[in-house]
This record gives sequence, C-alpha cells and structure tokens, in this order.
Amino acid sequence: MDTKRLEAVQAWVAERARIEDDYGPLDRIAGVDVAYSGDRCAGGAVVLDRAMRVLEERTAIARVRFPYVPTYLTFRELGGVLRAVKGLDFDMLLLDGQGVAHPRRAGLATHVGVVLDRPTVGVAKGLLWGRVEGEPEVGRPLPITCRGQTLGYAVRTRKGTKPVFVSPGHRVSPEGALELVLSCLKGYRLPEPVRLAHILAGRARDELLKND
DNA sequence: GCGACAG
DNA sequence: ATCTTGTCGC
Repeated sequence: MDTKRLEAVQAWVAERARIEDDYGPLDRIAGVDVAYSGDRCAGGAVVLDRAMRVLEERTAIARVRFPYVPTYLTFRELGGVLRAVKGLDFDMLLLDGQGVAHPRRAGLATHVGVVLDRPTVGVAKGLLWGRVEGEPEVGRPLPITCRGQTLGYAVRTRKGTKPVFVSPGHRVSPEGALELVLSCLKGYRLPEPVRLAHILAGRARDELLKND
C-alpha cells in the first residue's frame, strides 16, 4: 500500500477542514454507515428530524478497494458512504468513525465533510488519537486532547456501556459536535442517526447476500 | 525497538 | 468490520 499518496490526500483534506460552527437550523440530521460482505459493501443513510423521527432512508452498494488499515479507514469506506448520501438533503451528517481526532486530522468524518463541503461529525466507538484524562461519566464528557488542544470529547452516553468518542468532521466545533450528539441520543449508546444507519446498512448487506 | 491501532 | 448462542448485569 502506497501510504505516501494516501497521506498526500489526507493532507489536502486537513488543510481544508474548518473546525468552527458553520451551519443553519438542523432540521434534517443524517447518519451513514457501511456494512461489508467480501469485496462488496452496502452503504445505508438515514435522515431524521430534530425529534429523531425518520424522514428518509437510502441504500447503495459498492465494491471494496482497500483493506482496513488504522488511520486509512476512509479509503475503505468512502465509496459506500458517498453513494449512500448522494443527492440526499441534510443539514448535518454523522459518521461512524473519527473526525479530526486523527493523527493527520483527516478521519472519515472530516474527509467526507470536506469532499462534500457539508457539516459533519464523527462518532467513534474507540479512540484512535489523542488522550483522555480519566473516565467520562453520564452527563460529564471529558475532552480528547493532543498537544494542549481539544480535538473532541469522550462521552458516556449511557450507564454500563463504553464511552463514544465525538470529534468535529468539518464546519463544526468540538463543542458543537458534542451538543449535537447529545441531542441525538434516544436511550442507546449511539446517537440515532448512526445507530439507524448501521442497522439499515446491515440489512442492505444481507439483501446482497440473498440475491447472489 | 516497543506499543497502539476508527471500522 | 465479520464469524456466532446463550447469558450475566444494569
């Protein structure tokens, strides 16, 4: 794998990422995720209103061209993600993975946000980059830091579950990303946009298996 | 050289 | 991520 080339792309993404709140009313909040089956994958996207009610759903299939390699996840998921959200109308997009809490400030959420130039937030189930001091508790997020700056927040969204790691993708601040995620919780560890997109992608993948 | 390492 | 049933705990 030619990482030099991939890193050049990530550098391009990082240069254009804007970590400040730049979005209007969030009437349509979307979530995307990808499920795999061999060399193919299914992307699932969902659009919800502020009350987290489903407004729209979409699925798409794509071929997988990259293996999973930490810090290069984007290149494995981008195709499925872009096809699933293509033409979709939304004010904010949540993705399963890091935003700027990435060694080169170019996690999946940031990459997609820059490519589409749309506000995005990354919600990861594990930490990839940065440090968290202590254990976050429900109602008490802890900052994910690196070199004295806040990259995002570790959030215990529910008792008895591991925390999730929220970081800005593009056109959102760390605090804005945190607030958004908290407003999308409905009693599960993951915010609704991501949780529902995950389920949708999984079903679309099962449908592929069934048709071949 | 050693450890860490999104999905 | 994916392969997989029941089971322990909040």
